[in-house]
Amino acid sequence: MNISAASKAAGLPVKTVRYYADIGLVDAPSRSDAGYRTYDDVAVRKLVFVRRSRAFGFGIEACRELLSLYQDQDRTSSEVKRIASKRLVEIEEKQRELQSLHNELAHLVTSCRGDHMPDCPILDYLG
Amino acid sequence: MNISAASKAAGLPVKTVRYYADIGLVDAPSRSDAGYRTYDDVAVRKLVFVRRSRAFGFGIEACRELLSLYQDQDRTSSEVKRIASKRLVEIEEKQRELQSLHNELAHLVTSCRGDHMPDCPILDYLG
DNA sequence: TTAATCTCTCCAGTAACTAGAAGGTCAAGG
DNA sequence: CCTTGACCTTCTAGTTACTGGAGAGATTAA
Repeated sequence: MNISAASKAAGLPVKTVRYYADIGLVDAPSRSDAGYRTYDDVAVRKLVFVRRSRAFGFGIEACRELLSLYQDQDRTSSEVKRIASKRLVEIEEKQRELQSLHNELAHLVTSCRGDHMPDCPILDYLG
Repeated sequence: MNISAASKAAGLPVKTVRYYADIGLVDAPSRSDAGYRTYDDVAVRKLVFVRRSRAFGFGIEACRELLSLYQDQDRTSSEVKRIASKRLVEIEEKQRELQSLHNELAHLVTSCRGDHMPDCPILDYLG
């Protein structure tokens, strides 16, 4: 498989597939005589794993750890759970933050008439 | 006021105050004989305005527009409301996204035993 | 006078890609 | 055989909004 086939199979942009190998997140792929990267199913499966991990918002370093655990027969599920729980806490923190932003901003937007006059509670609040 | 006094008054790091002038988000401050930036209350008020806007998650360009409207006697509140509403929609989108991430990840974390065994529904899902 | 504290500018780094340029490779059609 | 177009390569630089640090000049208090 050349890189574009692999990228389609993995659901990632070609540039991203290259990038993940550049930073050592996935193994450097073997090369054809012409220097083309060649991917097999195993490599694609790892790319898919990373794509799904990233979709959960795991950072590259967390993906690295997860991928390593994924391939480690001697792992313990507690290690995985620790990483995932940490991300869950981050998500919850972000949710609280957004909720409070939303409450405040929604209130301001509602109270703004949005007409041709200059008076504006949003600007009053910011200023 | 030198920059550190202004930064304290505005509630922003010194570096950020410099940065905002560098990118032209706020006016370039006047300088002392030695080349030190000098700030007055008006400049500080604009910095505070930007800090509050940023706290709502408005991007720099949106802050630029808001600040310009803030100083524009001929503005209409509809312009302000449009910008704020746009941000509100973004927040809501992000909230939905996080909610769905949270649902999925919380479910996975709950179902993971987190013990010394390698079996892990989180990795099963990702792989 | 001297030491500590500002302040200045400029450069580089952050996260995770993404865009684009310049150039080599490959397969199909004429 | 040649060309055309799609593919591949590397490299550099840009994105967002700062932040850290180096090296050097200015100011202030003791």
